[in-house]
Amino acid sequence: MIIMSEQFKKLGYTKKTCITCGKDFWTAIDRQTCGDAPCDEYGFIGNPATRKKYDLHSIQKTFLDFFSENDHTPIGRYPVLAKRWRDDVFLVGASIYDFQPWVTSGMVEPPANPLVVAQPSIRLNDVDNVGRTGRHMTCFTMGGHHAFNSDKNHIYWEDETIKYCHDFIKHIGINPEEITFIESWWEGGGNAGPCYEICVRGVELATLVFIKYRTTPQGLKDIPLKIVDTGYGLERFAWISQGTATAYESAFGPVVDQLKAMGNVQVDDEILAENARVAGMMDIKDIADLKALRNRVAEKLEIPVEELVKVTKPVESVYIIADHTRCLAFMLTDGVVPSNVKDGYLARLILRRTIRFMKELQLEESLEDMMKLQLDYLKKSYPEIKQHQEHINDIINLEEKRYYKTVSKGKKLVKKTINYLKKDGEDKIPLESLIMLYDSHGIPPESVDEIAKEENFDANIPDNFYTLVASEHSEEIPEEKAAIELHYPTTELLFYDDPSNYEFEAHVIGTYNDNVILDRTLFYPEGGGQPSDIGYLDIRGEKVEVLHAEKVDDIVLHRVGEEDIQKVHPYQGQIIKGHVDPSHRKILTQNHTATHLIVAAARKVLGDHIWQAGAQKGVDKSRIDISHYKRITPPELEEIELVANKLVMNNINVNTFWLDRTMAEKKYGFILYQGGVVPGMDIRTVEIEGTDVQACGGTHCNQTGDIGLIKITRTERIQDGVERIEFSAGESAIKAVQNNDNLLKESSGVFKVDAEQLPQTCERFFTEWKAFKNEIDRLKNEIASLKIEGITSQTETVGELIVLNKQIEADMGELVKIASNLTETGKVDVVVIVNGEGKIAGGASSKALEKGVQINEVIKEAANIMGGGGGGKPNLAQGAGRDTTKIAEALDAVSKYLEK
RNA sequence: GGGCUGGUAGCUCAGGUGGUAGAGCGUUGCCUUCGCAAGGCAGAGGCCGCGGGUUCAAAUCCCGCCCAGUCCA
Repeated sequence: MIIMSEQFKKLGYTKKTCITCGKDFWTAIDRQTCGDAPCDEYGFIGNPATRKKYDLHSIQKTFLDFFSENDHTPIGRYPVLAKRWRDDVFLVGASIYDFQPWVTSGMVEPPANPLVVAQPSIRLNDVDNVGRTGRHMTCFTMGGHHAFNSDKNHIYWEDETIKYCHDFIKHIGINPEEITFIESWWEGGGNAGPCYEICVRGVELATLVFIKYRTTPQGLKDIPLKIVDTGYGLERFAWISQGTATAYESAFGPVVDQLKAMGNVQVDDEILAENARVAGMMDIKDIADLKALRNRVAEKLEIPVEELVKVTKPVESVYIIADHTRCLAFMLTDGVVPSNVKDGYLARLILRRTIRFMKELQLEESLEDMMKLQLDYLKKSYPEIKQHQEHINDIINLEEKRYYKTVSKGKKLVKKTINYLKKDGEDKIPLESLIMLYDSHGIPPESVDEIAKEENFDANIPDNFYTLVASEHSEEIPEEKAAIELHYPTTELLFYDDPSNYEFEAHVIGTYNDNVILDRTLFYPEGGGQPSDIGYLDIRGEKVEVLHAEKVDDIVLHRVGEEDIQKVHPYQGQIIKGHVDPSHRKILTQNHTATHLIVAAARKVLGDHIWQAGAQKGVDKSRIDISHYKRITPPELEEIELVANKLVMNNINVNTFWLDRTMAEKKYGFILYQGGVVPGMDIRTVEIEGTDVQACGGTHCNQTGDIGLIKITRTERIQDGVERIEFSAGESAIKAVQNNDNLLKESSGVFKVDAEQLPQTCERFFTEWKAFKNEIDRLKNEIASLKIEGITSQTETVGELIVLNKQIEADMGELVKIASNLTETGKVDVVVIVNGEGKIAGGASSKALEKGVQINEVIKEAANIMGGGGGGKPNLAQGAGRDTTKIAEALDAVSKYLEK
């Protein structure tokens, strides 16, 4: 399957088979093993493979310079937030992600060809291994030189790639005789192809992939664009050149040193080196593997595992903090907003892990202090990160506070839970509670265990806890949308040509259910958050209303009434007229352009992390969701509204034009994709001069002045990190203002005051109302005690108990107060009082209770007689019934009960 | 997008099964003291997040909304 390169022969390499793993590999010397761990042990720790020591910056520069000098065009790194240009992944995990799917599918030309890039990449699936294996990182720099080969344009393939790789490794000072090229096969992201893994002294430095197939359920299929996809782990190169105990020292340099000093961490390098060497031999997947790693290292060093853990734990925390802060620096700079969902959740996860390990080290410094070390180191190669320092600090300080709040709340909750359990005589926390604590409150079982120990309680955590949690979340079945297959030519869209045109002629070329299909249309089909146009078709003088238009593939369906579709059938192939409702279209157009202005205004007011997260335009109101890490304050909102309206008043030109995708990205950057990922080779670009540029397929005003008024009506927090702004534009904005005005008029009319005085009047009324309420309560008490005086003489004696069983005039509150007062003071033992409306209340003194009187039962029975119900506690109860004619009967029943 | 938890006095929170809304801290006044710290006594302070529903009766149960927290994709 792999066509072997001629290049190896030229370079003097021969093919061998590894005696340990059986893989084929190419080498320039006589050797038995393939050069990769575990067949070969790390051979560079304490014994660097190069004379020169490279750090993160110098290895990047060397890499980029080498390939630039060898005919590659260097391009800048892409944001780590991949959702900027694709909607299938959150984060960039390799340099090839930059070009997927548009370039790799052949739809769009690459920004350069061949090209070279040093791409910070984030992979979080091994996050537990970070800091512990000596080599795993959440964020690493993938150096990639890529060539995109088409039939028309062949750049280079296997021979050249191998030569470049060989020459680069030689260039940095590694003896080429140490290199092995292991033959392998690569699959991922729907593509596949042969590849070589490049190893030196037991460590894999790079992978050279030759993507030539697409993976399908039917097997591999050739693809038109053959891609050279290389990935050089630049941190690995730095490591092998420095020969440090772990990859972290070489990758994070001064950050690790400073953290060690801060945490007062001192470790014997030999232990770390041994740990890294053993880890290098293992494929570490989960916690169990990590435990195995520890055992093997301890065995080799001939020390107890406990002691090993004790000495390595602090330094592992140092590595984790160094790694995580770098990962965060990229995420936050590139616009990830920490949140409880999606990419924001990943950022929060990393951020909280960082704090947890800072606590482990007992550092007194803040997260901001940690971040400062990292930013100072990174700024040399990434000035944009340093520029965002203020923004980063703002976010992490906020997140740090949130975290501590959550932790302290969680702690209280765990203690409370344990108290309840102790009360119930339990001796361990049931799984159900553990899952509740984690799932609903984010308290990991490890923390529960810690707190439980303080409380002398057994946390009882099962080993497969997280699996059990996962099983609690029932699988959701994604709804398959029935695919509509239409065989018609692409509908020509006329609405882009002249936005002020509302009439057109077209051929009827078919129907589908209640939908008319035309060869061309002015009707804007629902899409990009803009609702469909409405209007009518004029079929030889007969009006057929168009209710809705939508796009299926590239065909526009015009939905008409069920009964109307019959009228269209006879006119297949004939020309008809179409009329788009002008006012409906106009208002949607105003709303759409206004949406762009609000995003632009929000960026100005809140900062450039603002990114559109969704939008829905409408007639009466529209809404726009933007990423922001805290609530928008009322003054900020006013400012956004003002800025947006100023942009309207400046009457800026709105230009729309089509641009080649790569050209557009080069010219404007990813900010183009504010409105979401846009498919296609050419991009319709909507530019509001000097203000905003977006890839957008919607209809827009020619000038911002055409929008008229923009009125923001409310904001809503739809998710942590996403704020929704609702607004109206044009005429509906006027209506919104008028509506507010009417509310004010109506409200102030109630109080008969001017609108200006409404706030203080409301305040006054509300305060007075509260005062009156208290006064009434006080008076009722007084009335109750007055009424008591009048009725204590009306008691009778039944057995040993003083009983009051009467109808009196008092409301429910008074009845209860009288009943409780009389029985609590012991003046009367049993009270049952009822008013003319059938409300009844009763009380029993402690003496009565001793005699077995349960007043709730008495009241219940009496209320039942009156056709109602009642109940309460044995000493105090209330009830009511609607049938007031039976009051006497009810009281009678009470007497009878008491006689017993 | 789906799930779960919570919203009660200025603050931190009780109020497991519907039945007169509570504690601690803070606050106000008085007592004790030359004064302060502290203590004692008394009091003020609640649309029990908002809107609907069930019920004789809802902080409590049901539905919708708002706000906050959290897990998963």
